[in-house]
Amino acid sequence: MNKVDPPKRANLRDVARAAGVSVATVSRVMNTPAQVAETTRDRVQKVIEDLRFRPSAAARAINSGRTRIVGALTPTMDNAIFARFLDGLEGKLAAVDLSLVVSTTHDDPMVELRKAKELLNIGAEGLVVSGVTHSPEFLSLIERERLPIVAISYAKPGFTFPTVGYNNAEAVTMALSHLFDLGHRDIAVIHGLTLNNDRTRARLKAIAETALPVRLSYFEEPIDVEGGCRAVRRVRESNPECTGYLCFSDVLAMGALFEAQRQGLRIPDDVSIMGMEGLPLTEHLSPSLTTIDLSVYEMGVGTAEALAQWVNGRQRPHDRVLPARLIKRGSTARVRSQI
Amino acid sequence: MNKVDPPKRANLRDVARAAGVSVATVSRVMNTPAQVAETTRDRVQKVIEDLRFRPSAAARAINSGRTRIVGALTPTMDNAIFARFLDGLEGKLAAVDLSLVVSTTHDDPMVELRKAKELLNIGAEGLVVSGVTHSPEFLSLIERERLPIVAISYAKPGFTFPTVGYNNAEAVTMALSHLFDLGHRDIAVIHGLTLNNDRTRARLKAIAETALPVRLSYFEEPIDVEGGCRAVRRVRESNPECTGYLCFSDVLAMGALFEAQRQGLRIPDDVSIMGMEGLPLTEHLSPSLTTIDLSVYEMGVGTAEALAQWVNGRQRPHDRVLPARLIKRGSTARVRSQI
DNA sequence: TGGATAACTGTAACTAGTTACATTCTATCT
DNA sequence: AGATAGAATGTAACTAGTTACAGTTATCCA
Repeated sequence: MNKVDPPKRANLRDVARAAGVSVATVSRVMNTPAQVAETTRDRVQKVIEDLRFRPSAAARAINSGRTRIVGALTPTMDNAIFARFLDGLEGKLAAVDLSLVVSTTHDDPMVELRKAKELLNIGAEGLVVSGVTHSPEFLSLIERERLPIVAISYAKPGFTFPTVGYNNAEAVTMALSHLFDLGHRDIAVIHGLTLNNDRTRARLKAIAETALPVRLSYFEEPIDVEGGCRAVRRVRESNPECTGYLCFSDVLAMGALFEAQRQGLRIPDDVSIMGMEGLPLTEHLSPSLTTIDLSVYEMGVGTAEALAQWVNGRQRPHDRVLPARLIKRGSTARVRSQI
Repeated sequence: MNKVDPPKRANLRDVARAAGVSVATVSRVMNTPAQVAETTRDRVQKVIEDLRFRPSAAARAINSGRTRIVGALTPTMDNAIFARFLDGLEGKLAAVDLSLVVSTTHDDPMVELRKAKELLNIGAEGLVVSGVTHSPEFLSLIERERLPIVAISYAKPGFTFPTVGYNNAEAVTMALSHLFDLGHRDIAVIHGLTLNNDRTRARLKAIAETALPVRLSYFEEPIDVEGGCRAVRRVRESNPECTGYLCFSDVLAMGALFEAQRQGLRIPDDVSIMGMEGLPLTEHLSPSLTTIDLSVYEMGVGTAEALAQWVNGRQRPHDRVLPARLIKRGSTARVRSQI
């Protein structure tokens, strides 16, 4: 009785046996075909096809020491900004033959640590992380593994690991100045959660340290459209005289815009609203949204280049500071009635 | 002269030698610690820490035959719908100890084929793909590798591989009926590119086969806000009497809404606009967007469950049909002046 | 035709783990 | 005390590739 053998994948030895050659020859056919005589090569090739031979990724990795996998740890993917970043990252990584494993942390350092370990366990050769603040265990893990790693969204030349990002302080200062120049003196700052988010904290610090004579109030909300809506309701309640809404994210700004309009406010006649990030979408809102373009897609591409240089080229990349550009559009205007 | 040796990672043999035990014992300390005497275990554990030993993912994979990696081939990531899907997918996969490699195809079957091969080369144990239409080479690749694979966004029970998705025909029919019930008889269908996109084609087919007495016109645009804007301009030019705008995507609908408002149209008084997908964002627009909820996040979770069952449990999952639900909101209303 | 060289192919030792089986050691029971 | 069971550990053979080195042919030139 011949039992139905479980269809086992052919390996190098199987191919070698079937083709009547040694394993070395089969290996050469796959990697350096020029070194094999044409007749032999054809014969082996045929067996490879007949047996549906596909070399084991693991066995290759064990020899080369390379998996060609890198991991990205982001707070979430369900957010236009990270989605766009990851799109740029993946596109460029694929071009240099690296695969991208994504892993979300929800801004929890312990989750970040756990998921980083898992990425190492599957053989990630490099990592991308958000920001420069991480748990001590995470930092020591990276250090003792000497793992190529790039931090994003936070320009900090000279930091423990290379950074690819924008100057958060400069970006918000640019935004604040814009509103100030338009005559706004009472500004609501609408920002995401500060817990475990050093980008937001860096921005808040820069705002707090401004020398401009403005009255500032702060509203913290989760970064989603609903958060922006809620923030506006809170502003209207606590400080109705406020004329400028400075949002640290385009998503928050969209919510703010919608809610403000629902409340009967005319934008930009009654209040000015600013976003940050420069999502393509913001251009099409009515009114179009004034924002600070942080070239997020380019950050993805730049991060891929930097990481690839380190992982593929064994050479630690330099920091990259991305420009922050003010895009003046319809949602901001000069204050009408300056009392 | 002792040269500065390149810091080489410690392996099992190194640990065994340093701890004065055999490799088997070290292996046991890592995998079945209960089988090792406490004193030995502690000693080995200490050496493991001292030498910063971390087992090689590749070597483990070669033995277990498992990489715990699965791949997702999506057209893009820079799109709210796929971002949301991937977020759900990653979250659930992580919970069952699978890592997610993302790879974008830009709706090109040849890119899909190439990237699928690369995913197999890095050892992916399963795949997620969009839709049920793929190149013959892709299909034969999947078949001969007997690769666990789940197709999304397209419910098709009994298809070559399991599907996790919604009934596209039902979804658009639901949308069309809603507009019809409100009295709309001249409807513009605004949809994404049909090239290599069977979801869109399936929806168009269902629309074309409707028995409802309505006048339909079609406008194809890339799925982004700008596309929605452009579509509305085209509709206004070619068919200004049109009262209902049926968009196959919330993103297109958003563009349509913004552009229509810019053109001075009152929504829903002058025209009704419908989206599809049910992005959270659509609730906050002014007016809020009537849409067909396709539970995209749930599709991500469901896909993860199905794929995990196949990859981890060696058991082909059943098809899952996700509900399509009409969410009536402010952007659709009864036709005012029915001539 | 002999010798040098080049082209091709094979053997076996690597890569870094897991694990079946054998062996050693210890504890309990008669 | 001797038998026996059970725990702890070791040996060596696996997993599936790559590659250094050796060996075998074939070609070319004198």
